[in-house]
Amino acid sequence: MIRINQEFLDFINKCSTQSGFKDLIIEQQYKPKELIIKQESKVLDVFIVREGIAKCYLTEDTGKDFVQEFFGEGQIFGEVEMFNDEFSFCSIEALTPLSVLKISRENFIYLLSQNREFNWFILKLLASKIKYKGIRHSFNQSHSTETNLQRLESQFPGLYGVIPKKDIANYLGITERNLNRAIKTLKENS
Amino acid sequence: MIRINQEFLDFINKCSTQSGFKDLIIEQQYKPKELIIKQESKVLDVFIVREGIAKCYLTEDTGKDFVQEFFGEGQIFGEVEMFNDEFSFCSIEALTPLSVLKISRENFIYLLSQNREFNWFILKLLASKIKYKGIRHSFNQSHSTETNLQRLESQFPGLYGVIPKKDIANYLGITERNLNRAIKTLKENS
DNA sequence: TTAAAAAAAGGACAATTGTCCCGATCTATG
DNA sequence: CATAGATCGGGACAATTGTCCTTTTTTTAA
Repeated sequence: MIRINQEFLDFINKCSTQSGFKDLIIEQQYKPKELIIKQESKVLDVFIVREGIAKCYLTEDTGKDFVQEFFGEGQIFGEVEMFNDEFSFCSIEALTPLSVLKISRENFIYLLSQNREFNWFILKLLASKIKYKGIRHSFNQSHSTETNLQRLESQFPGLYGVIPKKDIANYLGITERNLNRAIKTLKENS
Repeated sequence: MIRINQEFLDFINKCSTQSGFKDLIIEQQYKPKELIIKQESKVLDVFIVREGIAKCYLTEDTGKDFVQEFFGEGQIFGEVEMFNDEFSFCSIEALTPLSVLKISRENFIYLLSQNREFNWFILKLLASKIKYKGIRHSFNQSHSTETNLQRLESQFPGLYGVIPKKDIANYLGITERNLNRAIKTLKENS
């Protein structure tokens, strides 16, 4: 649910001390609830989470939000928009105080073509996002709300208290009411 | 719903005539319902659809299938497994008579590192899969079955007749019964 | 050509989930 | 502090979706 990518973060941290690389990376801070990328807007940079949690979500014409993912340490966002078109198909918002490393589009593409290790990291993490989404949606479609919730709780025991109920519900694609029902039922059967 | 990638197919076709490249690509044919990749099995090659439609789906422990995507011309599959681990998280099956171009893992990785254009194509199409999945699941969670079906029908007017009802239902994450209900309601309101 | 199997359509009922509420509790700021 | 605005929890009912089953049509294979 909140994935991390320590290996990639270590790599980026290491790079950000090397001459010729460190100038390409800018550190930045966000406060909780601050919007980092706005849906439908131009994305000019790629972001890597250094510390904290960010929420990636899409607002539909119905007014409903759907949470794509929560990004933890070492997770990248904004990269999808670098390849196809520059307009974001979702919004990114800080859930906790957030520290990110920012790389401009230009420098990102430069690194992809010049740094073989960086290129490989990006390929791997794109593939990993595809797999993650595939498995999660398949599971969620094939199981009951309660089972889906149990899976979340086991993936991230500290769930409540960090992520608001509304966001958990929007991640599961259900209403808050239904989420509460499931929580109650699980409590009773334990 | 059935996406194609003509640009990539053209590129691969062009490459498959060039010396030093054509030896890396093997053509192969499958009959309808033939299994090309089996869930949980090792994936040794990457496949590119040359002609026909393939179904990508995941079977859950509940016995339910969930269809991830239908692959049309120029779509690649098996590539996700090349980066993370070699075991497939889903099955691939021919829906129609299928012609594919096959590249071994070894050659795929060789091409990624040696051919800049190939590398860029792969980056683009991985990003595109992420975006596609994101948008589709967000839409499906936020709209009614009928609206979801309408969206499918507009994306692919020849839907029925090519794709079995069961697969359409599994793609939408609903039962056949519910799909039939939605089809009937849409017919009545038109 | 014909029997068997698969796919399609839908009735009846049960279960799940959503909608619309209303209080309670928490929390940020003047 | 005090108070407005979130967040939380759940009752009651409506709507949607799933389950199970039967019938018809179409495909497949002997």
